[in-house]
Amino acid sequence: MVANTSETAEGAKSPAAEAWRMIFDLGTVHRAHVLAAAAEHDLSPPQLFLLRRLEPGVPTPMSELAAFFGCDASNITGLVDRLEARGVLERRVPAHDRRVKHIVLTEAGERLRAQALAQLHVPPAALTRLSPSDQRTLRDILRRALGA
Amino acid sequence: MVANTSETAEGAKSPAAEAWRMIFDLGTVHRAHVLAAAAEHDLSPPQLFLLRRLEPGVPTPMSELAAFFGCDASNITGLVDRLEARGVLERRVPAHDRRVKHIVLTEAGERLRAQALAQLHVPPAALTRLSPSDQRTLRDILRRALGA
DNA sequence: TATTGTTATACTCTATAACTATA
DNA sequence: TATAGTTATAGAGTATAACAATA
Repeated sequence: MVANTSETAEGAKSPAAEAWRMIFDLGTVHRAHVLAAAAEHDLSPPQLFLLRRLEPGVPTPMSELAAFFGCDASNITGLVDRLEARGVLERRVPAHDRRVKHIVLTEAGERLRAQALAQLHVPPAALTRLSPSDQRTLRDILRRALGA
Repeated sequence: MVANTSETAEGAKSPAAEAWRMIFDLGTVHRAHVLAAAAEHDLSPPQLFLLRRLEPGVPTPMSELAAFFGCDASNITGLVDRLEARGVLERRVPAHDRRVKHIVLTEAGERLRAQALAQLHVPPAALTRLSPSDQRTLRDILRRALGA
């Protein structure tokens, strides 16, 4: 054993931990990919992720968005402000509780979302160069991981 | 075929594209995990990622960091300023080209990095609840994907 | 001239705290 | 009283453009 720090000591780690670290690597290596997908549609990364979270036709309370992203509610207010000013989404007040605001995509928002996600979800070369068999196995294991 | 947008049309996608989308889901679902690992060490997420990129004992030009993260060089200046003020890293000017600045972790920086990464790299339940066989297969496929 | 990094500027993101409206 | 969301504020992240030092 050389002077490895704990996070680089390959031998001592569980397969799940190694896999997780490599998933991190995949994410950081392709950060530029995400930035490009956002910039090409004049979105910041947080705005793109918010759009990704908003399913077409599913009004979503702002509190649910804050919980999903693990951020403060005031942060969602700012993101929604800017996207609403752009006509991508709108606030709606449900009749049963007028404190709540539901966020819904506009038609323009649905189109923007579809275009941005189509680009965002293009898989990186690291995955497409895997054998078809590996690709299917990877997909199947991830489905089990996410409980789909 | 219902009114699915392209990114939700399950049947038409390659296994690699589906896998990539699920890797994205893993990342966003565990965003809170990353935020906690950063906050617990008084780091912002970008600072944590920069620390993660800086291997102990490997002086790294700032331009290389900017290229790695796909961001502007001025952004690295700010990140390095704050981490240097905190004593986590330092700038060094190599003799062969005095325009360049090499970033190196201090001893305190190496300790901070090891602790933060140990927490960051703890795998989420989605992965640890996979069978040992699935975990190993996932690890092996990702190794092939990253060319390790 | 070209390259590396910094500075000035402007805007976005983010959390905290205090606030309003509603329940 | 408690909850959902907003506003005010401050600090950090980010890109662009202009700049200084060096090659």
